[in-house]
Amino acid sequence: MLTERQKQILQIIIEDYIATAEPVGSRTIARKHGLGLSPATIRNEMSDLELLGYLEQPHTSAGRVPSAQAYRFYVDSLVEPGTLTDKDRALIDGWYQERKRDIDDIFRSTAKILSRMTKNVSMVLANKHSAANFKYLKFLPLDTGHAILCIVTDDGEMDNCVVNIPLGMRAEELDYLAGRISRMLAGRSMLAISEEDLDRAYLNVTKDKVLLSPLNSAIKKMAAESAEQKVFLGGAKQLLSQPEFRDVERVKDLLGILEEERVVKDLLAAGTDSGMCITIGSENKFSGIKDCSMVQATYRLNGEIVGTMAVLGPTRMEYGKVMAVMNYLHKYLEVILKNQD
Amino acid sequence: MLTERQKQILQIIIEDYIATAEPVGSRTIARKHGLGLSPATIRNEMSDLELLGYLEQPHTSAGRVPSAQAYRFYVDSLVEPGTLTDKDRALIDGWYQERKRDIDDIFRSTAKILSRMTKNVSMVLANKHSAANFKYLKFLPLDTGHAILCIVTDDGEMDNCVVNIPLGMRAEELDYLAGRISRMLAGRSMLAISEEDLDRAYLNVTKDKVLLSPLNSAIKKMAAESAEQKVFLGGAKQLLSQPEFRDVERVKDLLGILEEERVVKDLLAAGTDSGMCITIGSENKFSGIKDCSMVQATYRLNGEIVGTMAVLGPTRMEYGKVMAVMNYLHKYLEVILKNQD
DNA sequence: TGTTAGCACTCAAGATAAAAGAGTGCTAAT
DNA sequence: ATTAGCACTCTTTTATCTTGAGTGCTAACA
Repeated sequence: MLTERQKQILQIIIEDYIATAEPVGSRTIARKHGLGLSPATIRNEMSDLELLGYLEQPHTSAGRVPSAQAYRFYVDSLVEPGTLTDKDRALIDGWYQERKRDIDDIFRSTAKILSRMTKNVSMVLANKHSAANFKYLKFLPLDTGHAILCIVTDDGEMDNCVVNIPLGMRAEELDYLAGRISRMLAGRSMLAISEEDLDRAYLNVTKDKVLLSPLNSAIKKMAAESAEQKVFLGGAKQLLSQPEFRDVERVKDLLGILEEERVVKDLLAAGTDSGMCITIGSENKFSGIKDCSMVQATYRLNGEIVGTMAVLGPTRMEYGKVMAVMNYLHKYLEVILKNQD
Repeated sequence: MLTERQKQILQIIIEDYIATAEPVGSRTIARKHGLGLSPATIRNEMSDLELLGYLEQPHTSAGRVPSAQAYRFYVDSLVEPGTLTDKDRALIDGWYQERKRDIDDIFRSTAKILSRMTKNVSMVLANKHSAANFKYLKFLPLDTGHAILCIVTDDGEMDNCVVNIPLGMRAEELDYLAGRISRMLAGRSMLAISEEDLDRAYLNVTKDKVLLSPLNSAIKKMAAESAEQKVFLGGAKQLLSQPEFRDVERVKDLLGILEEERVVKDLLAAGTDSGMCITIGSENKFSGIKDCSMVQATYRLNGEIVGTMAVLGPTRMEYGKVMAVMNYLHKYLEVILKNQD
């Protein structure tokens, strides 16, 4: 267990290092912060803290650097979320207004804001209406031989695709077919409509199998699409200003991860429990970001998870600031999403 | 005018520099390529070429490096498009198969392939069905107070959005309204439907203005969406392997451009004339890429431009290879897009 | 017993100098 | 016109020295 003074010193070291990216020496601590202790005393404490695993020395004659363990302790016990200045808020509000046409724009803006405010990479994952239920389907005639199949879900979303219509089938027949099938599938979760269900519903209405297969694949495609997640990224550029990414090799590792959408989804899927979730250094899943930290928050609408946002950067991250920004965006998103609906 | 031998030497220098990224010396040329000339002779020629503006010397005792002018000459007169190996083709085919669900996936794949094959940044711009004509609109009932407005265009695409329905309006009325308006607007280009057109069509049917405004904004939104261009990027990672991007500052400039979708669109919009278009160094529009080259090709469907693909990298680019890859992808895309339709 | 001053020690980073290496330009010979 | 030879230039590399920040330890002090 750390003494109060050790905690104080540890906090000073961490925050100084976060601010400067330079190893922190006993002198600096004594000078900058009015602890009323001499460098020698502080040195002793630092020595203890190193023994306890909270500090590391790049080499004998350098100051100390916080270990992953230190950051973990910091985010768990030391850091307070911080609060945004009015200027920051105004900035965020402005960016959100800038371009706001549809829901995608909002996520895009969120990613952009997140990266700009935190000077790190941001990732925003949007779950597309995952729990939608089938409401009805309808055919919109296009020309002889083609129609647009529309499937409407009870949350007011819809998907569509073009299907081939057997020659000679009339609009009324299609309407009849659509109506009957709709009634049989109504209320079912899109994800839960199996091939057999559809077969049964279809064959119940007509013995003519000709439309069954395209209908089936259309529903499958739509179900898949509705389960689809979209990823928005931002701020790879900001990252390059961070001293830890002066070395191109490290940037490469990171970009390698960010460019694989699959990997990003995987990364964000991990921490979808509630609240804010911080993973530090080797706690991370992928080796390319073993010396990075990630702060992640999920946002919900009516209790249901609609997405996740995260900031990824060096372990030397302004955790307080990041959390503050995320909190703010979080509230923002909830309001916007609620109104959108 | 350059002599045949000067051209030969210039070509050797350019291709050697493209391959090695090191200034090329007279020795190297004499040794590697059986020109039957001594280094001294080659030196004289190089001296002339420098005077003519084709070569540059980083410093007195270094070899020579091609100038922008040299690259220009190279792509205009010297380079032959090159041809892909069977292995490359197999690779490309494989990547295209990998994930091919909808048209977006195909563009995404194209960007990915382009960047992987050329080890440079790739950009793919997809114009969304720009010349679509209005076919009809239809309301799909949702619940009391809401319906989904569907607008179908004659190329079989459709868009939809939710609109508020005045309380008490019945489905039959909506159908009637939709039918009448549809007939009046049918065949019009989506982009050309002005507010007044809609007003006129609408007021012709009913004096009750209550649905006019949402209808209007819906059509506007859809028209805007259908004119929208999508950008797909790939391969920022590859770029970091290039020696010219060892320096993080240069990467920053480039990423700054790539992260602004607006800028990318602007960049790609410039060269939408036919065929392959190469811009070298300071020929480029934005200062962030003044020492980069861009190879760009537009692809068409039935004579109409559906998009553009481009490769962006250091001026020291494998132009021949890039052109070969693009040619291949170009053909690929045309076939796929034709079948998609 | 906790704190502090003093001092020797360590190690990275910066500065300076010398050596190596690659390539050129010029001249004179072929 | 071509080429061999050679002096010259300038970067790159290597080695050596110096500087400075910071530690760890010991002994004195409250």
